Amino acid sequence: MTNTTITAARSGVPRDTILSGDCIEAMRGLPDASVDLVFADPPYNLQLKGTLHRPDNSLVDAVDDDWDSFSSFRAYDEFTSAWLAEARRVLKPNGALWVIGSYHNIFRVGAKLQDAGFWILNDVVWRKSNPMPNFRGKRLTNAHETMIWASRGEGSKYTFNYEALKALNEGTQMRSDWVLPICTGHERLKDAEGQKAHPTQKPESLLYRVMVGTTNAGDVVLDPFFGTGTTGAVAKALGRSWIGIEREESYRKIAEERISRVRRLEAGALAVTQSKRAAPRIPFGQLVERGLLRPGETLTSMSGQRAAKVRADGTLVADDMTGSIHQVGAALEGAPSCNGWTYWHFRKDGARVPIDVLRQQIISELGPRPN
Amino acid sequence: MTNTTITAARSGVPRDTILSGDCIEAMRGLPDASVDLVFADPPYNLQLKGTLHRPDNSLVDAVDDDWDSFSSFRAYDEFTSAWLAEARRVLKPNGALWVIGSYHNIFRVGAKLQDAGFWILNDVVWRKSNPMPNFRGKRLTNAHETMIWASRGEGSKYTFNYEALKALNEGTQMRSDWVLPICTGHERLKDAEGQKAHPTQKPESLLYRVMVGTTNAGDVVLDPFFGTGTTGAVAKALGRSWIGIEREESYRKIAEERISRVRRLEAGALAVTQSKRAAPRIPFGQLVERGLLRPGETLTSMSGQRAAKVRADGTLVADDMTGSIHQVGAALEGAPSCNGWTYWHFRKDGARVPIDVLRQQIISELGPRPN
DNA sequence: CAGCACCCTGAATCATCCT
DNA sequence: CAGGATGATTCAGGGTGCT
Repeated sequence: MTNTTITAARSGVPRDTILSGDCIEAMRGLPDASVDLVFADPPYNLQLKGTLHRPDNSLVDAVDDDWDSFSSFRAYDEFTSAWLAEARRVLKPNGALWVIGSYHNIFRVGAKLQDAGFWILNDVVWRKSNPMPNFRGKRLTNAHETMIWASRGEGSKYTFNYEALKALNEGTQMRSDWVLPICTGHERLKDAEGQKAHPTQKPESLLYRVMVGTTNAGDVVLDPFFGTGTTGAVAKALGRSWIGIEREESYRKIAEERISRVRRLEAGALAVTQSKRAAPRIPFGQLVERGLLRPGETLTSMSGQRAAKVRADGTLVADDMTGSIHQVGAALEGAPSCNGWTYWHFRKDGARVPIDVLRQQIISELGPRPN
Repeated sequence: MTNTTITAARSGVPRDTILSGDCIEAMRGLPDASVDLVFADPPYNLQLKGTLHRPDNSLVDAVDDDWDSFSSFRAYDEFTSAWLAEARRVLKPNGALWVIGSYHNIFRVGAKLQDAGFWILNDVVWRKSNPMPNFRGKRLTNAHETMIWASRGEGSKYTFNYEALKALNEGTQMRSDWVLPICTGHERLKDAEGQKAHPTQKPESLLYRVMVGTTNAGDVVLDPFFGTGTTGAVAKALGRSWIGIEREESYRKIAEERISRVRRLEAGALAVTQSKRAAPRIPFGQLVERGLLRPGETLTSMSGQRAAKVRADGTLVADDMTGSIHQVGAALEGAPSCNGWTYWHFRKDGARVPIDVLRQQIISELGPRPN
């Protein structure tokens, strides 16, 4: 234990402190049924092989730390079951668990936590507004991570602050997909050399939403993979008690220093600062996918003089050129640019109608809150 | 098999038909390595009476078991492993699998498909633009489902139409989160009583994106949980072959009728933006042979800072090194690699132009290639 | 100080063909 | 089958520094 350990005599559980060492062993030192929430960001077991360069030839700084390396799926599963069992033991009967992961590990973790008796309440998708692209064009941009929210057992009376989350979401029910930026800028902790202090630091906004939604003030939150202490920082700000477990001394030091700088937020200051909503971008291809226009259908220009055919991937063909609705429109007109939405028309009930009305239709179906 | 069965004698795999019966047994009747893509929407209700089979094809008597989570999860896992094993057997070496599910089952399915040797390429979130709200306010609105895209094995050369998906998304990389509406309105099939014909009918837009992105025209797509045939309908429209397996006769009838009404899109509309990788290779030396560049001519780097001279054999000389356009570019930049086609420029009418335009000129002179 | 151009970076299972 | 050569490939956002 670190020198900041303060043990609450009444419950027997340490509070607001970082325990050092392996997470399973450290949890063994905690009493049964002493924690309200576990937030866990376990190693993802990424299984990366070679190196990866960006198209500009710069090197991608990959997660190659020893703590993320497991010899096999079986070894990872055993590790997962072990820490989940301890987490479940230290949870109060009405406690709950959050775990975050990617496709590399989250399916295994989800299955194991079901096996352990946890009861899944939701899976929540963290949709990153600014993910790293796929540089080689071999897969989809991996633009999200998955969190699982589960109560200790099927009958648990878990905490869910429905109204608080609804307020955070501007008055409508909070959904299972959360759009939040990754952790960058001043929030991203740096080491003495100015490099990122931890390879996988999570944004505070994510933990903020978790704790506002599924804990009460005064609750004890345990993070068995504490890292640089995002969980502790947000817990302190929100008036929750926290316990962190971290093996690496360098991370513990950074986390302690970080949390010591945090001040508790006033109750009224909470429900603010959510990401601003941008107008939804509707790609033309979506009109084709959704059957509003058919591949092979002919579009005509505003004047009616030009024509193009829609292809299956949402590009247009006219004469010998193909491209987006904007590119083909601009080329046909010899213009530097062209707003294809208003330029191109389709036939509807005998009339020629700009394709923009179809876009407006989709936007209106999305409702007032596209986020 | 249904009366519409048409067996392609050459390949031994039936095409464009619905097979009746249990999906595992029906797949056993298909030859090895005969299918390009499996799209599966398996049941996730753990209390399926009589649908669960062990790998030895014996029935799992799950309903008589006590309903502790362990026994039912295990039964579901055995069922999952059994159909995944058959799906993997019938897939071609470079084939791929899509599975869709919710938090009730997707973690178990994901873990089992990794265990079976499938290699996850992406998990994709179908974010519903119009989900059902959570009426009791006890959880988050369950606003998404999860799909897993996996190749048959780690080394598989899976199909990914990067450029087509990028075009569908109007020029930026397709991400792993797809916003699409649920299946409603005219698309939603009704039975004789006007009730929805199938409880979990998927939108065609979802299958459209899957097939445009990860199959080619002419591919064989197998759906072992065919239901009312969304996979078949989209496959037919997009010029893919399809095989459905469905045990319920009522669903089979609806699906057959539905698919018979679908018309295949014309070939020109099916065309999709091609990647550069599909273009023929032109050796740099050909530019010299054809007189598009002269031996002795000077090329300059993108920035204009570096220069090299063309030699008669299509190599470059700069400083004291010679080599290909790529090798010399990489060496001069100290980069791990370099695309010489876009790096090197020549003078044309006073302007600096990348040598890639000369290659494009040759490619276009070659005319359209037979596919 | 505003505006702009440029640089840097993020949990990444990121190539294929020919000899 | 190993090894070498070719050549395809990125988005959003924050920081920095210049005009």
